[in-house]
Amino acid sequence: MESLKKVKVRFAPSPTGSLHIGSVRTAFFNYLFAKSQKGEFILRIEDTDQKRFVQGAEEEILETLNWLTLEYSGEIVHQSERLKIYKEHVDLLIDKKIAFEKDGAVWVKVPEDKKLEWVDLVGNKKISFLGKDVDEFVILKSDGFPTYHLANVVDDHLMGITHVLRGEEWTTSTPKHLYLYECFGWEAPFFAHLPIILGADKSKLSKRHGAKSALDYRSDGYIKEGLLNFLALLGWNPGGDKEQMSLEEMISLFKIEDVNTANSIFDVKKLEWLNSVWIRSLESKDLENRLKDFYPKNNEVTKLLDSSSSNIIIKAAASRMRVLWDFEKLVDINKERVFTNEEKEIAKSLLEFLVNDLGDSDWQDEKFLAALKNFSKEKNVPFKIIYFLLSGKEQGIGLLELNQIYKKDFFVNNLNSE
RNA sequence: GCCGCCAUCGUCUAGUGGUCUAGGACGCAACCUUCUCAAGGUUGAGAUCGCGGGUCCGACUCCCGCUGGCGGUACCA
Repeated sequence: MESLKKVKVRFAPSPTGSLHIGSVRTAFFNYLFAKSQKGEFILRIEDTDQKRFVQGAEEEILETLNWLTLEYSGEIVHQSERLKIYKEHVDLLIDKKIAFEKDGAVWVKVPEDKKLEWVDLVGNKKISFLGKDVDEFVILKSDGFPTYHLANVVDDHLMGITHVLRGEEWTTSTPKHLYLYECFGWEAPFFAHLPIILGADKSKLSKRHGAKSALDYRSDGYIKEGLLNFLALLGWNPGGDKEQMSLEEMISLFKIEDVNTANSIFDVKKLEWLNSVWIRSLESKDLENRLKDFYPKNNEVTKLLDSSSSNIIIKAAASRMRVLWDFEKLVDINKERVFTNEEKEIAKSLLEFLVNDLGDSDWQDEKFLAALKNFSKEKNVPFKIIYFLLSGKEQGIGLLELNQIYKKDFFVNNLNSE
């Protein structure tokens, strides 16, 4: 890379809906690249399509970046406020006879024999197009707004963008952009076209085929570390066997030449796993705060988190969660189903056994466990059944934790219930 | 159709001519551990590196062709 210019990249979403996972990945790679190069990462809102404008979309974009802590620098640029600038540049091209008017719009046609090529940073390979294969395109729409092609080039140049990292769906537009740079007499930035993230059906992840927005993943109980880590691994690999990486580690390891060329499929299972790894990695106080943010007005959960037992619960739950929603299920003390007659019989004898063995006061962990083992052995009752009768659940956090949190009465109640 | 990109276990990938009878991770299976379930540990199944030609003493790695997949083909981005 010849230039010593400070790296400056941008994330340029259009406010046409919520940010889906593919866009977030693009934003993230731009961020990683900028940070790893000690460069700048800025945000530009490409609101040049009035028809597709969605109220609140920009707020959601900001909310997403904020959640994932992908901080941009400087002011947000809105293309809709720069119409005059685009118009001036369009006029420039008209004067040069490069652009022409037709049907109320301004168009550009790349000369048939014009060769447009660049070395793409992803895969470090040369990509070239011939003018004859580049469709005639609009740069200024009849409503006075520029198209992406024009606004994008003008802004990237004016804002001093050095590297354009964008999805591979843009590679067929790049010759158009290159041509515009040339016509304006500007030096083009470096281009890196990121491979596309595909859904399970192997087609591009998009809203219409049910792709969730990044914020949907937040409400599904994924934490930012898990999602970011997973996204990074889709299409990038630092080279070794390392999987779990913090944001700082990713920044220090990130190299654009390590980005893969092939598309990848979004595997929720691996996301879940990585999320669970991250949940387990959090300090329990940190996890507690995440849970409080996640369940802001859920009385049951909030009460538990504010209680003196919260630390016990969180430690017990941490290794059993894949997403934050799992916490609710784990600590839910409502019985899952009514006992069968046979189970009632066992429950009754278990209660007698325990009361006889442990007395009426609170049950001490050691003795409690010993008693359960004895009962299991003497009556030949599998521990699985004992766990179920005592906790009211097929599975969940340990009986000793339950004993610490809810005390004896909780078990007595369960064993007595109809 | 045309143009472009891509091609290693089901999935994410390591691999840059010999160390690969292809390594790791997710998922799956079994076992160990164990108060249930997780977590943790061990093991296993799973890829003749899409196919066919080259180049080379030697190809997963380089070249060509084919096939397949994906993307683009809007006064959307």
